[in-house]
Amino acid sequence: MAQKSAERLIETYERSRSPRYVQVAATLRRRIELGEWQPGDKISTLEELEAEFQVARVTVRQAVELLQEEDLVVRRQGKGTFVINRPLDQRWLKLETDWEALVDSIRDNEPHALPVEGAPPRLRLTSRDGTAADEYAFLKSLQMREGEPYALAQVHLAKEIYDCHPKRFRRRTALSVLASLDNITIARAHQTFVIGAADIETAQRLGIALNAPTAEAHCVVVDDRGVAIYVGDIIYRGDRVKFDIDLLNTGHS
Amino acid sequence: MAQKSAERLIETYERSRSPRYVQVAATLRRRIELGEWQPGDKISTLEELEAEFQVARVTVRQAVELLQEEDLVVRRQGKGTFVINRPLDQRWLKLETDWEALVDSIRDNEPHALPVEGAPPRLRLTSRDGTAADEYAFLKSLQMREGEPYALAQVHLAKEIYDCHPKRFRRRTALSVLASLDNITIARAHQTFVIGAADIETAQRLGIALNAPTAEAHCVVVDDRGVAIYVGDIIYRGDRVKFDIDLLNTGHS
DNA sequence: CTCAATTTGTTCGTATGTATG
DNA sequence: ACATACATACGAACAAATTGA
Repeated sequence: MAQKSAERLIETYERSRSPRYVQVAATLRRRIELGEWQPGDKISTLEELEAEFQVARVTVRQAVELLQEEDLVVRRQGKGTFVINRPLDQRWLKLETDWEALVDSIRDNEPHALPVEGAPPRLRLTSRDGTAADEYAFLKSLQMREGEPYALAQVHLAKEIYDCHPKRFRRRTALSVLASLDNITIARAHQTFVIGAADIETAQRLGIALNAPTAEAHCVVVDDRGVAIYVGDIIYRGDRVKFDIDLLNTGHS
Repeated sequence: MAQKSAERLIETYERSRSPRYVQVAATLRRRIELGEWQPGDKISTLEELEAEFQVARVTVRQAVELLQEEDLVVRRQGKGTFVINRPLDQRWLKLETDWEALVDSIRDNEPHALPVEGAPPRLRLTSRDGTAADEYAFLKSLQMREGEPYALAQVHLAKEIYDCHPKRFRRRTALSVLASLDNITIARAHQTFVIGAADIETAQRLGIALNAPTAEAHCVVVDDRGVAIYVGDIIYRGDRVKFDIDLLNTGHS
């Protein structure tokens, strides 16, 4: 609890251009999320917060006000501020790290196809990813769950494959359709993830803030001829995803 | 290029509490990073940006000013604004998803041990993770690379193991020491990742903004008795990490 | 050379938000 | 609650540099 307060907090605030009270509020919110302060608990007094965060009293007050608007706390004059709710952990989306599990996890997804306006973005392929197909179909869709969009998918799919089953590819996730095709042999599949920031379209589609953190997946599937038959960019809401990785398991594999 | 501009951009701005010009600047910066605008290119005129982002002229100007301060662009009256530099991709830290590669990647790391002030945080263990050891040593360290801190590690290590080799555990990463011990059998290792936000200490230690995006790893190592001998929380700078996952590889390996 | 169009630079006024003491 | 200072955001008007007709 008594984390020794460091001296130059101001520098830390100024590395962000968000208002201070927003930064403070985010930190308090996290403490409630993590259960450091549980429902029913009294949080630190304004004076303690003032000292800890090295900001003026009014500024912490503004921060606490934000939490109150979110129904996370109630403030009682003369008594203190109390936690009433804990925001639920909404990291319900597990990102998979092997092919079987990945295909399995998206088998029943129903993507919401989006119209493609303008020219599709150019293909991002490195030399390691195999050779490009002659022509690609470009698909764009919104991935939904519990009525909420959680990812924006932009997929290049080898046109000859797409043209065999255009309807299936529009109705289901491209990867799961690919995996179900018998006449296709998948030799390699590779995926990279980075933490990114939502651009305008992503922010609007996913209903998050411009530049809010995202998990950006770049996935390439190569067939037995060495051709990249699938090149997908999938942008997930950063606050909805979770990786779960078995590094080692000698027991039951 | 001619992305159809949506109507209610204001809502998107207001989901974030960052100033608008900062949000716009971040978007422009990304375009340069991604190479949409290359060094030498002229970027959109203030008027175009004004229309695209639906903000006042002065506001886009402030955004462009930010980029100029970062030496990414030069502005020339009557001509336009030109890209002069492309920020280098600094995602040099690959996060591994299997035990061998993980241990290998941190073998030569030299963590910078930090003093532990106050009581260590309580252990986070789920039932799946095995049983807790009787007692743990708590270690805290800063992971460095190229003279820059990239992660803050907080590790609970079974005390009986720590006590056998306290010096080695202080000098090297705990995981790589663990992997090198012959009298220890590691039965399972499990890791979860979520995208988080830097708290005060993390922000200060890593030199990033308060609430800047991070990758939070939670790693549990269980020995052959089912005891969680290592429970580590490692918080990485979000802008320095990259996952690289082979989902499927029928070729070699 | 002049003129007009384009594009960034500058300034004003006003309103609201942020932060301090 | 108040007074003060500074930041953010808007719209509008005008100035200055560049370009090409």
